[in-house]
Amino acid sequence: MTINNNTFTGEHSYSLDVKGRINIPAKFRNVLSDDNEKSFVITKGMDSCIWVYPIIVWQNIESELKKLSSLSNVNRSFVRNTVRYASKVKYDKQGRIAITPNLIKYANLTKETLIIGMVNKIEIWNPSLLAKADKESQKIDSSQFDELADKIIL
Amino acid sequence: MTINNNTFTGEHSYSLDVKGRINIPAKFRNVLSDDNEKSFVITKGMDSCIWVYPIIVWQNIESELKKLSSLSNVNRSFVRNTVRYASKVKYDKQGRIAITPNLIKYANLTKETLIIGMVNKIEIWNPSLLAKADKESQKIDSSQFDELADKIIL
DNA sequence: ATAGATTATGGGTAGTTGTGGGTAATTATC
DNA sequence: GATAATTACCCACAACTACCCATAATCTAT
Repeated sequence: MTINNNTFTGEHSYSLDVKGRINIPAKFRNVLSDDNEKSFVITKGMDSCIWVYPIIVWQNIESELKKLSSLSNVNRSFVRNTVRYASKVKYDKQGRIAITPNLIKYANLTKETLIIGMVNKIEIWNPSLLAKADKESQKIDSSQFDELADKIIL
Repeated sequence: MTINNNTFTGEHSYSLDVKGRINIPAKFRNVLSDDNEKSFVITKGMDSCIWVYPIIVWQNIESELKKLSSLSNVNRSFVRNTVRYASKVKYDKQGRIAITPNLIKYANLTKETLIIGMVNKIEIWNPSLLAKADKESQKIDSSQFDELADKIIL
């Protein structure tokens, strides 16, 4: 469709309604490639937020996970931690997805939310928690950023 | 609908009734391919939980096992602990399967249970035992997880 | 600037799902 | 072979979900 398929950028503020639904920004829906069939996978993020993956991206993860043998204790824990909170969601005619109650609780979502493009995935935040996480990141030793800057040409 | 055949994710809380029946989440039933004829194989998990495989997935496991030499110690114990307790179950009109008493006892199931998708199979847990297993997994040397994470880009 | 299209948000309704319980058929026990 | 115990199948209903429509706000193009 466009040059940057399944690539998300920018910050958008949206509201979670009483039924636990939230709008996926039109900008994001428009760059989602057709083979995703209007579907995402939502799961726990590493910070107190929700991660939203296009389904074809997630499928790659799943097929790799399928190769791990359950005879290994480490593998079992890894698979469990990774997929336990993941669920497939399809957006409705109005472009909204339903967030599961356990994820709403985990990310501490109330009505106001921030939706952020993170290149290959999307994050959904409680605005005040994001502000807090922002502050924390200021503390990160700038040398760690320098390390990344070596790998990625900005 | 057809995207993720026989692939299970997410955590769902369900109740085991007095007759020893438990509901298979609709999400899971809906992705189960037709050739399974609404049937699963339930057996002992390697942790204190019950493993639930789609029939056709289980058939692959069986045929793989046949190829394996019993000279291997790991193979023998896997066959002994896992295959030995396996039984085929079909879900009823309401989507429930009957859990055999020995498996209920093994997994320490009471009324409240957690059903979690493990990609190619399903696990049924006593919630408190799962919490315990969670804690244990925190102790796993994070470098072992890092190694896996290197192979699977999340 | 204005009209038309798109987008964000609220809410109603019909169908689905989870759970309990009943009854007939099957199996086990003496 | 009669009776008890277990299992398989059926119905009922409350809670939830998916789908639809409505409307207000925003954006786009002329």
